[in-house]
Amino acid sequence: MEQRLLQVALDTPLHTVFDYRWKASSPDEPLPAIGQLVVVPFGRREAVGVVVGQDAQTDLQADKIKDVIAVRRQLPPMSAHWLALCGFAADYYQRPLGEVMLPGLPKNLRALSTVALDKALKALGRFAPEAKAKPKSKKKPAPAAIPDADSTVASPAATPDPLQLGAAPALNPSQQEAVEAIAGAEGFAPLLLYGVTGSGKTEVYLQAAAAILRRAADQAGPPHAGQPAPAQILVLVPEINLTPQLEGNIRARFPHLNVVALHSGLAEGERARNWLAAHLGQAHIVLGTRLAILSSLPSLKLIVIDEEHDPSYKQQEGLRYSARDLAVWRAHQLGIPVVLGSATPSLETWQHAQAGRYRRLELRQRAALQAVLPSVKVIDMERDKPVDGLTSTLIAAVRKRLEQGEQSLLFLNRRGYAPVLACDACGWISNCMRCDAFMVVHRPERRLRCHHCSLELHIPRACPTCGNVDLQPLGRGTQRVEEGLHGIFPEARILRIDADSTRLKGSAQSAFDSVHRGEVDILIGTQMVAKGHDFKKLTLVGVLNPDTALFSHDYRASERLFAQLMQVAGRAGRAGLSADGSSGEVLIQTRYPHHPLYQAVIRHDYDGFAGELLDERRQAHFPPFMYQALLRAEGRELEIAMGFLKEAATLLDAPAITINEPIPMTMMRVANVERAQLLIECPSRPTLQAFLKEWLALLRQMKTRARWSLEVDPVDI
DNA sequence: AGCACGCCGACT
DNA sequence: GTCGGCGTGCTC
Repeated sequence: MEQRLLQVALDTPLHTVFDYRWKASSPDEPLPAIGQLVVVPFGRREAVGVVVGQDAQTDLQADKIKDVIAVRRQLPPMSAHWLALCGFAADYYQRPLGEVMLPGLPKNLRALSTVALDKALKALGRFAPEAKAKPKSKKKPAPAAIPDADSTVASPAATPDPLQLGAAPALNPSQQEAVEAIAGAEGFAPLLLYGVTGSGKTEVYLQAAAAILRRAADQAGPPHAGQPAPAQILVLVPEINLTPQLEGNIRARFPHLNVVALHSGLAEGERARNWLAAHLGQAHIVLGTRLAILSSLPSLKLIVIDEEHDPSYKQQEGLRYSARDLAVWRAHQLGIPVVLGSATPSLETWQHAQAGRYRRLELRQRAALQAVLPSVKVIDMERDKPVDGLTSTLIAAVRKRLEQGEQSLLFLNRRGYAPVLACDACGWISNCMRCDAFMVVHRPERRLRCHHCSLELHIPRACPTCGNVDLQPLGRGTQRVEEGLHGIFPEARILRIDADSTRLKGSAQSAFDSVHRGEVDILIGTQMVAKGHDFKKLTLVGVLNPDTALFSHDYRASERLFAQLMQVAGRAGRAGLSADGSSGEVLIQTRYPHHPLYQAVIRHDYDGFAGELLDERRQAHFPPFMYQALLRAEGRELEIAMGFLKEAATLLDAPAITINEPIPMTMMRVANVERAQLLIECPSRPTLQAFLKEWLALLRQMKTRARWSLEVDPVDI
């Protein structure tokens, strides 16, 4: 009976793959394919892994090697492209292969029981073949990269439009040009779709997708039942909240296509079904958040990354990947187009476009009839002193919208009631006892909450140090502004949307729905409301307190603030002119009305602002003109972390690599752990990669009490 | 990372 | 006498 050694990737932090012995249970049973999921014993437990090699060689003693327990034959193996993608990500981010491959799979696929998996397969019209299926040929196991069963595309043979993509709305000339550039691209083609908010980027994505699907269907010949999708399109959005609106639009436009969502908000059953629909090639369009970039898409022909500049594309824990960068790699590997859409592209992408590596497609006008860009003005808070956080100019503007029956959005990127509670008498302030941070006042819950470690306390009745009962909340968050608004506009319907008001599952969606239905006059929210939503009756946007970001030590803060302001401004006047014939209006309350950043926002001048930032970055040797990696360390005492980093800094030096001084982190203490970090820089990405590989091998041999991790291309330094 | 083993302090 | 603290060591 045949017996072979398989290399299996498992979800462990160990930087290796593991050898297992596979024995055929019958002379007919084929060797598990590379990419197949298997169940193996691991230590004292069992785990699901991915077969990544079939070598007969091993350095291990035979008695150390255990047997494969089961092979998930009901599942086609992962494709060579997917394996290559994971291999690249593991190498690039310096993580073990299994840690890239397995956490991205739905839990139901990693479970030791196949009940949920078989149920999901059955729901998709595939039956678990384990017991009954006979291999078609003794010699040749099916390659199974392309699945063979699919019920969703079944349609009468040889209609002129097999996918029934239907009629498309008319495009303006620049949209048309963009669609043709995307759909007509040959081979790998990175395209920046640079379009102001409301310029109809989504319509460009949809029509380009339709053109690519239609062409693939034509090439595939007359469709027949049991045929997989002729092409698959992956559309990434930054936030889960944005998927329902876009999913609705796509389904309405393409009722005959199989459209599935992939994000962390799905229930496990649905997640497994949707993931499998993608993996089996049944789904035509996969709409997802960053995690969808690691999904299996055997017929992928186009990737769209909407709002490509959005920081949410960077995973901030575990494997710290950039979904945008992996998307570009995937497109390159497959030789397909990738569309990066934004009104305020990241400087990385903008620089690629300037250098001609990415093709720039531009949409200058808003798409809706009569809709023009909103007029942006600053309100000088030194002259117009705010009461309850609102200047008289902004209050008057909100009142006007109320009278006109239109909606206003007030944007304040600070949740809670007040960022700190203070005692006037003795100077006590509400510091978190576990972190170097203030505890934020949350009035509705009557609690103090640390936004870093989630510690919660009751609001003290009196000062813990001097007993003074008159404690003052300082500053204001969305809850306090909401309270003030009720006082100023008692008759208005006011809704707050932030992470606190939308904790319950589905509550964010119902809040957005009620805004869409016109049941809200004044909306107050954090960046959750700034992104993507198309509120037809919203004509005024007020920005309450953006100044803090102007003087941040983070060199990316101004890039982010500019993008955020442009994005929230873009919520105003999307559907057309206001009742009084004016365009959408944006009012920014600031103490620095002449600051170049606000002046650029007023002119809607991304090009000019980005050009200046790029010049600064070039001179300062910052990204995108420099590549970085960050070694973080933490320990019970700061010296443990710092000692580790100091030693790490001396382990290896290499030409063109700059190893900076280890520094304690700004938020040094979080949840009673002290942190420090060390920045590595290099103008060449391959040189940095080579250095990191060698350096990490040395770091892993170090004996240290510090917990540490490395981040490649860090965004928060 | 899990998950064990292992050797010292305060509880039913 | 045991529960449990987290140090150390292993996973094919």
